[in-house]
Amino acid sequence: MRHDEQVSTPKTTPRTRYHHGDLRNAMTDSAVELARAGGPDAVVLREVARRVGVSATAAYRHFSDAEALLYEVKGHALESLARSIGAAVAAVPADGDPGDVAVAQLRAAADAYIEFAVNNAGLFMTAFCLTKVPGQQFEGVPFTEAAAFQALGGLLDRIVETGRMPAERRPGAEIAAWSVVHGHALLLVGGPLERHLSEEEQAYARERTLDMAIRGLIAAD
Amino acid sequence: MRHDEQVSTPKTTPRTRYHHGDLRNAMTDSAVELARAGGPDAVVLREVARRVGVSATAAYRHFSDAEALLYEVKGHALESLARSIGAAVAAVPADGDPGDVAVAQLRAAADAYIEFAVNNAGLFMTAFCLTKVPGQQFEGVPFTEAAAFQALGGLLDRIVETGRMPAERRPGAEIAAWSVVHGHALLLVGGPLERHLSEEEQAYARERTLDMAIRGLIAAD
DNA sequence: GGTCATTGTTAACGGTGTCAACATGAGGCA
DNA sequence: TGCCTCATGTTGACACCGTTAACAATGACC
Repeated sequence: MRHDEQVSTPKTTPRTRYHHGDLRNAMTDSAVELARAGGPDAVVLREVARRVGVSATAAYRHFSDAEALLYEVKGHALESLARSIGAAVAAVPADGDPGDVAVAQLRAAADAYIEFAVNNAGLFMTAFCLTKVPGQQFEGVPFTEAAAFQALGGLLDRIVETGRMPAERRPGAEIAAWSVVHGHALLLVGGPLERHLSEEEQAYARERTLDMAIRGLIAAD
Repeated sequence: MRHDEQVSTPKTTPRTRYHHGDLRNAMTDSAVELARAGGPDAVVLREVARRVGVSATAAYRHFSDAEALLYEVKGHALESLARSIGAAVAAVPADGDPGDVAVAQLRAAADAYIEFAVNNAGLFMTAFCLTKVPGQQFEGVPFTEAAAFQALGGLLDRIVETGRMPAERRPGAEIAAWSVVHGHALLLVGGPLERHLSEEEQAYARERTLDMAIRGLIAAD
């Protein structure tokens, strides 16, 4: 995601040299911080330039658009989410019945998804805000080919392999599983349930929701 | 939602009288149209004023804020969604096994939710965009007390009453069910799946997702 | 018929994204 | 070494946005 790592410059101190040396990365980093704190609407080009200590129009040497900058941030946010989920899955003990392990991994992934959204609301909302891709007309790579989506598919495959889920139920299961966690996350953060549930209610609701989802995937008809 | 219905004025023709006579409703209507076509970001105060044929600052006689106008539109969008769902539920034939009817009604509601989102993307996104409530600090009425949410609860209650769902599974079921449809809708409209699924794929994914949800609610463990 | 609150208006401010024109300086080539 | 060039910054300007303050028209009520 970063462009070229070799050159590095202190990010905060007002620079002395005319050329920044690493402006693109500096702006991206600063924009990510803004997004983390305030969501997609908070990443405003002029503010980013101000923070990096550069004129607003300098951004146009590195980003075609203000939206291109936001798109970059979006990528970072999605990466960050994927890392959190990956770590959670990896932390599941792999001993015991393979079916149990596979199901536990799926549940850990789902839990991590929602946890990330709650703990990093700004980044999460940025990860899923609408953005036109700079070059292309819409999303360049179909999202169904993204790494995170493929990983989810892998988890579901293992559940089928271990006999916990009928194979004929497999197609479309990624989207079904993703729908639940995505919807639950968005109800809690930036949605109608925001600030309406106590800590306990929130934990309870999440558990109930994931129970339903897992049961829906693996239970007999 | 409308303020007072008695006075009515042609909405599009450039008015002749100094006072509009029904400006608040006219602006709301115009804003709804903008939201329908372009989502929440498309409802911009100056454009609304322009369309109604009035100066931008006239809006401040009727709305405290640009956000207050958007909030009004949000209300309309939520009402519209609720009406669509209500109609779909009412259209389910009520004869046959009560359990079957109750489950069919829930499924119809879920389907209508997603259908509304797909067919009215702009309105749907506006219905769930973040807005500060004009007067209060955050959402005034807890959303869990909104009519639509209560109606969903009623559907789930009937499923329990007819013995299709264990009573101990009832608490939290609204949020679980809502999470699925909300997430699925948002993946399809304004989300990562937008424009990546064909008509058939979309219908298939929706069916699979709702299968999972219903099974998760009513299947035996 | 005069008074006055209501509901419009214009002018202006600060903020935003963006473009055009100009300035700087780092790197390659003589 | 010195120059040229081009990538990378800068300033200035424009249009658009939300919002406020000050002013004007209207219509309702005594």
